[in-house]
Amino acid sequence: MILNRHQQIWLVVSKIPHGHVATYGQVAELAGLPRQARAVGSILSQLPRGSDLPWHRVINSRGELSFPLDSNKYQEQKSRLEQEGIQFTGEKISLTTYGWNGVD
DNA sequence: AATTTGACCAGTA
DNA sequence: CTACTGGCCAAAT
Repeated sequence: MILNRHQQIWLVVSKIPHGHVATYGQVAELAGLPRQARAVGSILSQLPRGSDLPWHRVINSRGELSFPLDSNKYQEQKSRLEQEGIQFTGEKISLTTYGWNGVD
Protein backbone atom coordinates (compact mmCIF):
# COMPACT_ATOMS: atom_id res chain seq x y z
CA MET A 1 0.00 0.00 0.00
CA ILE A 2 1.14 3.51 -0.66
CA LEU A 3 1.61 5.78 2.29
CA ASN A 4 0.15 9.24 2.28
CA ARG A 5 2.48 12.17 2.88
CA HIS A 6 1.65 12.29 6.55
CA GLN A 7 2.80 8.75 7.07
CA GLN A 8 5.91 9.23 4.95
CA ILE A 9 6.89 12.24 6.96
CA TRP A 10 6.09 10.67 10.32
CA LEU A 11 8.19 7.69 9.31
CA VAL A 12 11.21 9.77 8.42
CA VAL A 13 10.98 11.98 11.49
CA SER A 14 10.64 8.94 13.73
CA LYS A 15 13.98 7.71 12.40
CA ILE A 16 16.02 10.77 13.26
CA PRO A 17 18.48 9.48 15.87
CA HIS A 18 18.66 10.85 19.37
CA GLY A 19 21.17 13.65 19.54
CA HIS A 20 20.87 14.49 15.85
CA VAL A 21 18.77 16.86 13.81
CA ALA A 22 17.49 17.05 10.24
CA THR A 23 16.14 19.97 8.28
CA TYR A 24 12.60 20.28 6.97
CA GLY A 25 14.00 20.01 3.47
CA GLN A 26 15.91 16.85 4.29
CA VAL A 27 12.87 15.25 5.83
CA ALA A 28 10.82 16.14 2.78
CA GLU A 29 13.48 14.74 0.50
CA LEU A 30 13.84 11.50 2.47
CA ALA A 31 10.07 11.17 2.57
CA GLY A 32 10.00 11.20 -1.20
CA LEU A 33 8.58 14.70 -1.37
CA PRO A 34 11.41 16.80 -2.76
CA ARG A 35 11.07 20.57 -2.46
CA GLN A 36 8.09 20.24 -0.17
CA ALA A 37 9.71 21.41 3.03
CA ARG A 38 6.66 23.48 3.86
CA ALA A 39 4.53 20.38 3.92
CA VAL A 40 6.75 19.01 6.67
CA GLY A 41 6.29 22.04 8.87
CA SER A 42 2.63 22.10 8.09
CA ILE A 43 2.20 18.49 9.08
CA LEU A 44 4.33 18.72 12.21
CA SER A 45 2.11 21.58 13.29
CA GLN A 46 -0.86 19.23 13.24
CA LEU A 47 0.61 16.37 15.22
CA PRO A 48 -1.96 14.32 17.11
CA ARG A 49 -2.06 14.95 20.83
CA GLY A 50 0.31 12.70 22.70
CA SER A 51 2.41 11.83 19.68
CA ASP A 52 5.86 10.55 20.58
CA LEU A 53 7.36 11.73 17.32
CA PRO A 54 10.65 13.57 17.89
CA TRP A 55 9.46 16.70 16.14
CA HIS A 56 12.02 18.78 18.00
CA ARG A 57 14.80 17.20 15.94
CA VAL A 58 13.54 18.99 12.84
CA ILE A 59 15.05 22.41 12.26
CA ASN A 60 15.31 24.81 9.35
CA SER A 61 18.10 25.01 6.82
CA ARG A 62 19.73 27.94 8.58
CA GLY A 63 20.42 25.72 11.56
CA GLU A 64 17.85 27.53 13.66
CA LEU A 65 14.52 26.72 15.23
CA SER A 66 11.50 27.87 13.25
CA PHE A 67 9.67 29.56 16.09
CA PRO A 68 9.67 33.10 17.41
CA LEU A 69 12.50 33.52 19.90
CA ASP A 70 10.13 34.53 22.67
CA SER A 71 7.65 31.69 22.17
CA ASN A 72 7.14 28.73 24.46
CA LYS A 73 7.58 26.42 21.52
CA TYR A 74 11.02 27.82 20.86
CA GLN A 75 12.00 27.23 24.45
CA GLU A 76 10.55 23.76 24.51
CA GLN A 77 12.34 22.69 21.37
CA LYS A 78 15.59 24.20 22.52
CA SER A 79 15.50 22.48 25.91
CA ARG A 80 14.59 19.16 24.38
CA LEU A 81 17.54 19.41 22.01
CA GLU A 82 19.93 20.52 24.71
CA GLN A 83 18.73 17.59 26.76
CA GLU A 84 19.94 15.34 23.95
CA GLY A 85 23.35 16.94 24.06
CA ILE A 86 22.89 19.27 21.12
CA GLN A 87 24.70 22.53 21.67
CA PHE A 88 23.69 25.99 20.60
CA THR A 89 25.81 28.92 19.58
CA GLY A 90 23.42 31.76 20.08
CA GLU A 91 20.35 30.85 18.10
CA LYS A 92 22.09 28.39 15.86
CA ILE A 93 22.83 24.74 16.38
CA SER A 94 26.48 23.76 16.52
CA LEU A 95 27.70 22.28 13.26
CA THR A 96 29.05 19.20 15.05
CA THR A 97 25.59 17.76 15.56
CA TYR A 98 24.07 19.31 12.49
CA GLY A 99 22.88 17.11 9.70
CA TRP A 100 21.64 13.60 9.72
CA ASN A 101 22.18 11.98 6.32
CA GLY A 102 19.30 9.56 6.67
CA VAL A 103 21.52 6.69 7.83
CA ASP A 104 22.21 5.74 11.42
C1' DA B 1 -14.30 29.65 -6.29
C1' DA B 2 -10.35 32.76 -5.37
C1' DT B 3 -6.84 34.22 -2.34
C1' DT B 4 -3.86 33.98 1.51
C1' DT B 5 -1.10 31.49 4.74
C1' DG B 6 2.51 28.63 6.52
C1' DA B 7 7.20 25.02 12.24
C1' DC B 8 10.43 26.05 4.44
C1' DC B 9 14.38 26.43 0.82
C1' DA B 10 17.92 27.59 -2.63
C1' DG B 11 19.41 30.94 -5.65
C1' DT B 12 20.63 35.56 -6.68
C1' DA B 13 22.11 40.40 -5.80
C1' DC C 1 25.44 39.69 6.67
C1' DT C 2 20.37 41.32 4.64
C1' DA C 3 16.57 41.42 0.88
C1' DC C 4 13.99 39.71 -2.51
C1' DT C 5 12.31 35.73 -5.86
C1' DG C 6 10.14 31.77 -7.34
C1' DG C 7 9.21 27.23 -6.09
C1' DC C 8 5.84 24.28 -3.44
C1' DC C 9 0.91 22.83 -2.17
C1' DA C 10 -2.72 21.53 1.34
C1' DA C 11 -5.67 24.09 4.43
C1' DA C 12 -7.76 27.83 6.04
C1' DT C 13 -10.07 32.20 4.92
